[in-house]
Amino acid sequence: MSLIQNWLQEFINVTEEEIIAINEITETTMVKTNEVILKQGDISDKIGLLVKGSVRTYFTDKKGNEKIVFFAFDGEPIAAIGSFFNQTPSSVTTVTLENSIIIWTDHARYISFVNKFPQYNTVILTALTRWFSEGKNRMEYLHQTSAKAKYDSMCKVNPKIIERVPLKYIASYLGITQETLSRIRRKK
Amino acid sequence: MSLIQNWLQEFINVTEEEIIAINEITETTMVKTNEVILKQGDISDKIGLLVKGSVRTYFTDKKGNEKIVFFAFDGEPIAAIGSFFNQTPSSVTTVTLENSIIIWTDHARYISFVNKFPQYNTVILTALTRWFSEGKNRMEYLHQTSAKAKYDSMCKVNPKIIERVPLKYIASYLGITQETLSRIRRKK
DNA sequence: CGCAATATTTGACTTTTGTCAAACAATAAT
DNA sequence: ATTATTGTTTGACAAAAGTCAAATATTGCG
Repeated sequence: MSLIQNWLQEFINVTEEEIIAINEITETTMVKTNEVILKQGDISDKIGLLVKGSVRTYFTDKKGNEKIVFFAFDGEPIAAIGSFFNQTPSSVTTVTLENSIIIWTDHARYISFVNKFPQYNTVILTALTRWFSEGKNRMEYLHQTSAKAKYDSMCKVNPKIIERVPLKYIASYLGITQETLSRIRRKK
Repeated sequence: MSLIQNWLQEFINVTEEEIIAINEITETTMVKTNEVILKQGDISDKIGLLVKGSVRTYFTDKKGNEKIVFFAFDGEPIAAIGSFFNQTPSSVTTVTLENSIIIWTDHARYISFVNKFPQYNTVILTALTRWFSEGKNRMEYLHQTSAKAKYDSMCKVNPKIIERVPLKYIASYLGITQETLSRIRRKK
């Protein structure tokens, strides 16, 4: 079973005809570490499934600092959702953290696919709402008052992050300084 | 033009037939201040449009503290999205902050409506992705390191909040203590 | 209106976190 | 392998924010 089929299977029973159509509208690419795959300010025309690897998504504030919004790992969707579905400029940039494999499609092909298979509207809606709801977990980290509590909460809810993401990005993600995070780690 | 039609009109040209169908699947209710409209743990069967008023949405952590996730005001959608679209228990509670008017529908009627008018799948998707993207602005508040910077950022991006939300909820929303927020305000 | 409940402010004090500068470690490039 | 670059740790210190307790305001209700 293809990776994308496997991913979709959780939401819908994918037919042979649909698989063929999906293969026609997607391509798989290998992306090296530190490559920009979606860019702040651009209208994001792509939506993808991160088969293997990891990415960080951030926005750049007025002072030019990267503020990490989230990470994504194997099996998670990759998209500047607001930008893709509204065809408006993206407010975030996504960059690979590791060498990654991504299955892509673009807006025009996505639209033609859901026109042909309208039941996939519901699949996308369900997948996105689930993904967003999980993003709410992030709130839990940030609602903790102390930096240590934020870090502990993150480790518990999303342990993948500490295994695969450099410290400085985690600090940005949690809204604390690298030095503070480094000191928290020392005390373990 | 009805309020819901007006809201939808931004995304799609609403026909007379659709308006009639929408009126059939929705009802308008008045809700008093401090009433729970969606509850953490329940499978949320309702989705609504807040015509007038305001609400706060929060989750309760292990210590029993309310952690505010967001506020909504006149014209904004009301839903525990993950819960409604996945029919899973909600992770958040929503309570009115003021006397409010809300137009509701439920999951069964929503499904039958989009089955009859499938073009509304796209409307919902677009509306939700836009709403979520705006929620990302929240990230900007929380990524500021100092409490003052968080408050200033919030005032700039969403000034409605300071006009209509009690201090203690704003403090929770920003992840700081009431006392700190009170002191920040004094210095203005 | 007046009381009770709720919300906000203030003060004194402690702890946490940020800042800046520098050392050290790890990684990638030539 | 050596160097350059990038990432992490450490220290000293200042600034910011939390905590606890109590005093005021404000709001809502009978």
